[in-house]
Amino acid sequence: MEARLNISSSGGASKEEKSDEPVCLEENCSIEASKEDELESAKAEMREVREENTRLKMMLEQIEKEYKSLQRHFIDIFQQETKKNSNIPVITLDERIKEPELVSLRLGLSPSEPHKDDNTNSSSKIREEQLNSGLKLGLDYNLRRSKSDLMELVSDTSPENSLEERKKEEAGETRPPSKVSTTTAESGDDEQSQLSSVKRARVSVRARCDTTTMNDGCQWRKYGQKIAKGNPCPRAYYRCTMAPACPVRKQVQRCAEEMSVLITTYEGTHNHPLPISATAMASTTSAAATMLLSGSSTTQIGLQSSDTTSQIHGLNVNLSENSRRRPLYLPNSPLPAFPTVTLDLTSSSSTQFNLFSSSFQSTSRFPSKNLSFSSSESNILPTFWADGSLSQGTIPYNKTPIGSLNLGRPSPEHFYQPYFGNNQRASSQQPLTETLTKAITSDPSFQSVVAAAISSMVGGGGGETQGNHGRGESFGKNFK
DNA sequence: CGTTTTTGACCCGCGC
DNA sequence: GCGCGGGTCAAAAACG
Repeated sequence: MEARLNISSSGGASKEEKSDEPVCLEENCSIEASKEDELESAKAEMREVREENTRLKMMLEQIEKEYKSLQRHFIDIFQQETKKNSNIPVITLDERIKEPELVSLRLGLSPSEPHKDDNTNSSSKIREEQLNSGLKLGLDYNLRRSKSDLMELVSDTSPENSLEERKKEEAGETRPPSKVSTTTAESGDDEQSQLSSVKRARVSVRARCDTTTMNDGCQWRKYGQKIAKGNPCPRAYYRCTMAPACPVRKQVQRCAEEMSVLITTYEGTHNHPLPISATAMASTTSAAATMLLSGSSTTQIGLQSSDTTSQIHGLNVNLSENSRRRPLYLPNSPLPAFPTVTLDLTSSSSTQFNLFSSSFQSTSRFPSKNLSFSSSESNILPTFWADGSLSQGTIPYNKTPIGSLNLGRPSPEHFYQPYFGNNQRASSQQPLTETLTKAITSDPSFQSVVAAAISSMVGGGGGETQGNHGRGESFGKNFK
């Protein structure tokens, strides 16, 4: 975008200056005058565009700075909390219920960090706005059970920590046929069950997709297929093959009512580094699962309230109870036994993201809630996707150490792929871009959720391992 | 020839 | 205990 503007503005300006020179001849004077007017207005436009360009640049820089400082801040606090929590092995349900807000979605920032002033004013403003908005996005790192997920998301922690956590995670994730070793003894039964629910938590993504499966950047191997009751389309079962013992699985099924809609359900957390193209989805599923599960402990009370709608930087975030409503997209399928978060990306025409945990009978053990992320403005998807920074450098989750990823399988071009190129769509979205940039950058986790949402949808053009051709590529081309 | 997909068999939980 | 349905296994086939 920037490059395009620069080129056109500088190139055009030099031409115009030359044509500006000739003196007004008698006959042509009026024509020349009107031309001059045009030129002047064009020049003025150019200037505006250039100013806008520099302004955006500065904004971007500022945002990056703020983001980095927030990231550092978050990691600091997270590490402190980890230390603290090592003295308090189990956080009881009661403690969690004491949390102030009714629905608390924490996907990255701690809304309750009272200490440590942030250096920048704007970031504290952002936080203020978040607090005012009534909805909190941020990973609930108070919960020990979500720690492993977090460790996956936040890669800036010390290597020893990561290793330790990864080991723990593996112990929890892989389905051990025998008893779990005594290392989990400290946690007690409560945590055991919580861990298992983390494992069981599912993130379902609905997206329009022509192909048999969405390309989410991971490598999958099909290990089964079944005709599920109530749906003529078979359900396919895939297993992540990027690491030998990766516990992540996904189910892919076409929606019975809308054949163009593909429902992909992810289960588990990757226990290996991911290519950048896969981080978005991975962190989303992880964050969403954590969100759901932490929500499930806090929203029993919270969801007694009626639907909640709030605005975050122009994006509508709807929280509504869903316990009675049968999910539209699972019309005939039996209600799943596991808590499931659903990201609904099918309403791209109405530019609405729906993120809702679903699937619970009214008598369910799990609370139900319906979160939908929507925008009143149009073209939100391309704009989000256009922000290559979402999925490249700035995304804090799972910063994959490319060099250290010697799993061999993924081909080099697999990395970075969907995020480069050019595209004609990006123009004419300036104001929205600002809004969205604000929204995105104010909350890294929101970033990841939305980015992943988009990436999953956008990346859907390709086959499973055929690289990322199709819309994703062209969207990504916007920004470079 | 190694990897992936296909597909029938099998396992397990649940409701009756 | 039986049937049903979801999920997984694993041998065979297909693929590159």
